[in-house]
Amino acid sequence: MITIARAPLRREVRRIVLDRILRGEIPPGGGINESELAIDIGVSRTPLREALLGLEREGFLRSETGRGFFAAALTAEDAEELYPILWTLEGLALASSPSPTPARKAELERINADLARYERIPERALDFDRLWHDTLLAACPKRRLLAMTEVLKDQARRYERAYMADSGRVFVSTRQHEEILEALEKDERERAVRLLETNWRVSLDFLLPWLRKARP
Amino acid sequence: MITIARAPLRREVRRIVLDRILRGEIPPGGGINESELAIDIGVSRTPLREALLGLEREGFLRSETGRGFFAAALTAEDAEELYPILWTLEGLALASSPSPTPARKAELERINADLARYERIPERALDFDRLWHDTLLAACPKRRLLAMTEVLKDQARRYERAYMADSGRVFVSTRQHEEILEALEKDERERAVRLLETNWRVSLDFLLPWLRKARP
DNA sequence: ATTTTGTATACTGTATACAATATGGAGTCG
DNA sequence: CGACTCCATATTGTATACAGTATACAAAAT
Repeated sequence: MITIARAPLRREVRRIVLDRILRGEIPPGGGINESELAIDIGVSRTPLREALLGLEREGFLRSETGRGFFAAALTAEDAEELYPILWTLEGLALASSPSPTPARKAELERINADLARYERIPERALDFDRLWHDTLLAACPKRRLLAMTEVLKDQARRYERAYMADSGRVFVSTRQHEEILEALEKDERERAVRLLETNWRVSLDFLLPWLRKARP
Repeated sequence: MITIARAPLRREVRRIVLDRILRGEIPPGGGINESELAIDIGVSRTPLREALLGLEREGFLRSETGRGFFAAALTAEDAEELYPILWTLEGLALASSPSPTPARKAELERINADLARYERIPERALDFDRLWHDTLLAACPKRRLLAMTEVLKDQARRYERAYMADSGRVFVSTRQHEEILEALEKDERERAVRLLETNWRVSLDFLLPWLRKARP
């Protein structure tokens, strides 16, 4: 017997709204009109609100009683929290993962090559960077941990997208990815974890001065 | 002008439902009847569902489309994920905290004394243990990190409560708390973080054999 | 006796309705 | 001209209504 998994609307609605947040269509600090957005998406306010509350718990949105939902602001203080949590948990996930198979290594190299190729196109580069990190942990058996890191990576992505859009600069980490793979190849798990941390830390070091300057 | 912060119902409802989950009134695996529970609490299904969805995202509940919400099961696999995440993030929070003031140290010692006094009464002991950990991080400026650790501590508490209720045993960590404080007093932050990890690891080591035996 | 099928009921997921508060603008006063 | 008050409107938070699916039970068939 096959099980047909019906999906609740809130899941698809969440995807759509998160996508708009990540793309900056709903800009940091921007408010959300529930009725309008519900009509736009084509559902009622009920599943929309369910999705919005989920995104609030995940940190993409804020809400004030009676005033509704806003996209969370991008601040230096928040980034200084977010990134260490992210590299710590991704490090934990990497430490809990089996050594990558040859097939996985090849996949990671291929993605990294794509990343190098598209490093001029910010949105594309972010896609491949994200894909590389997800693939690195694809064999990690800890589902809950993976879910947490994925949410955090989406949040980091929002910062990086905004930075790139605003400054026109792109920071690319193909070299760091190579080093992480090399460390894993030599079974130097600890070093790989440290390099992964460095990878994120470099991004944060770009972001912080920008965040401190841009927002008074 | 003062701002009076109205609270949405979902917040209070969440508190009530979480309390029932933590106390085991809604047992692991136990299903939730929305209409019934809504009437019982005295609100409509709307804010109740908002609270339930939040508790699902936090990991206390599961849901299946069309079948509603269940309290998450307690499993060895889940505990093996939960505890490392918890000690890692609490360690990060401790590392980000200023050294405890004399007043704070006194407070921690007082709580630890209460813990020792009530170590025979599981529910009470868990309350004080939780309070001690929260107080340890009370000065940590990273709000988001604190919010995450608090959710995780509530989940650990559900495991520990179930263990104590089932086995009649209580594992008490007053001595470990003292050691952590001593390390902090000597400004040995790293050692304090390691001891904090050990503290949680001891609990996990009690839980795992029990979880593996109890659930086939 | 046990399995299968049909049907009534219960419950979830979503839409809509309603009440209360926040927002914005016109008019008024300083 | 700017600040303030009052009112109309918009929008949120909550309750209720509705549709469709899952569950439980009874009757029929093997």
